[in-house]
Amino acid sequence: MKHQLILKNISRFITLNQKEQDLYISLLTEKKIKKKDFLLRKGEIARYDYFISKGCLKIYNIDHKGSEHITMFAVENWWSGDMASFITQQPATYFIQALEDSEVLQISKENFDLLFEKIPKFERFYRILYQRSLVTYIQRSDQNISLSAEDRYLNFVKKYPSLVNRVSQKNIAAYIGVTAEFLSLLRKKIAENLN
Amino acid sequence: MKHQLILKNISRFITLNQKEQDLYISLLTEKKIKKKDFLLRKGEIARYDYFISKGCLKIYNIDHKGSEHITMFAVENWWSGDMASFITQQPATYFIQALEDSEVLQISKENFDLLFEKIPKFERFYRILYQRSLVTYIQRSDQNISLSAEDRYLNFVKKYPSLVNRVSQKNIAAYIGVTAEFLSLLRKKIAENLN
DNA sequence: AGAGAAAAATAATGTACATTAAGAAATTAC
DNA sequence: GTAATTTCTTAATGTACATTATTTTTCTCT
Repeated sequence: MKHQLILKNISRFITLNQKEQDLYISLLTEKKIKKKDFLLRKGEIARYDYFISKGCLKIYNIDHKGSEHITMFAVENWWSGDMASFITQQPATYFIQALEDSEVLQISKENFDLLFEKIPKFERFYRILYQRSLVTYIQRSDQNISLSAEDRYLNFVKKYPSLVNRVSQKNIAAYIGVTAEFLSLLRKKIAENLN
Repeated sequence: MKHQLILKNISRFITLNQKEQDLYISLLTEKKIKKKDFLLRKGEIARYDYFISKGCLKIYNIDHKGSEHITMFAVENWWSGDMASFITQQPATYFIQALEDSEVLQISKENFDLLFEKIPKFERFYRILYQRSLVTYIQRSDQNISLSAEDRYLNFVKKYPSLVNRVSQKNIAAYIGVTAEFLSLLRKKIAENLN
């Protein structure tokens, strides 16, 4: 079944009966996206929030100097979107781009609002989902300020081992907040110290 | 009335009738705390989540080198706590300390869980509160990685003008992620450039 | 009000990282 | 399947910030 993964994801926090499941699924649309294509570009209004069924995407912004900073990598079973733009319907500050051919389930802002009316249980689902995301972002925000680039890289490897060989070093560098050149140097140093 | 502020805060997102208001208030306890005292120390279990009725506190951690990093300043009408520890009931990674004599309303973990059972509307309140916090933390996390210390300071001044003269430069430095010495230098440079 | 403590300013030196540039290796595309 | 593009490596030089130390200013306490 096509919606197995998303329903299982939701069942972590709330229980839906068959009718609720059907209603929920009717609010979603599927979308396939080719590697390098964009789900969203800076300046556009984020009309959708996404659940990744397959593939890998990055959500990033470009600073005033033209450097790319990756906020998160989104893989199967993750939620993603430009939350600020989606909620406020103001222009996005982020790009969302596929790193592999990917498949997502998207919910429009209208249907998102409708969802809470029709199935109030989803307030609870998102309350818990956001609570957990907050813990992650608070930690990451602290780490970005208190750890050296080397420690941020080692943390990344420890926390997301499967991503290390799935996304390019250039992208990992943009995630941990260093240049690709410096990350290359760090990796050499780390490899040498292991001998 | 003592609970005016918190009720008004909650009414931003949900409407409570008199009975619900009374029930909610019965789940809270008041606490006064002197300047420099702690609501929570690293290693303790966070038994409470806090609403600040009066005063100013900081939530911070100490890194492996002994440096202090401030996650947030909490003033009147703000919510605060070590969310990870409060939710999971595992040892806290943060300290919460009063920067002024302060008054808080606290809710215990047991009452927090009870709240959602008794008044499910609170799922919605926290869903929206967390959603908004997430937007803030995602932005801050990006800024910590992409902006220079000078820009982070200028952003702080712009975003929290009332805090600039309320908390010490040492604390502002610990919030934006630089040493007090370097912030002092930045301020001098900024002041010179204004002439 | 005056002593002691903490915060802030200034300055010298050190280091983690950026920038620039060039070549080698890997991927992509026709 | 080879050219073109992108990624990765290496190295030289530059800069934003840390560290340490000293002095001055402000705050705290009795």
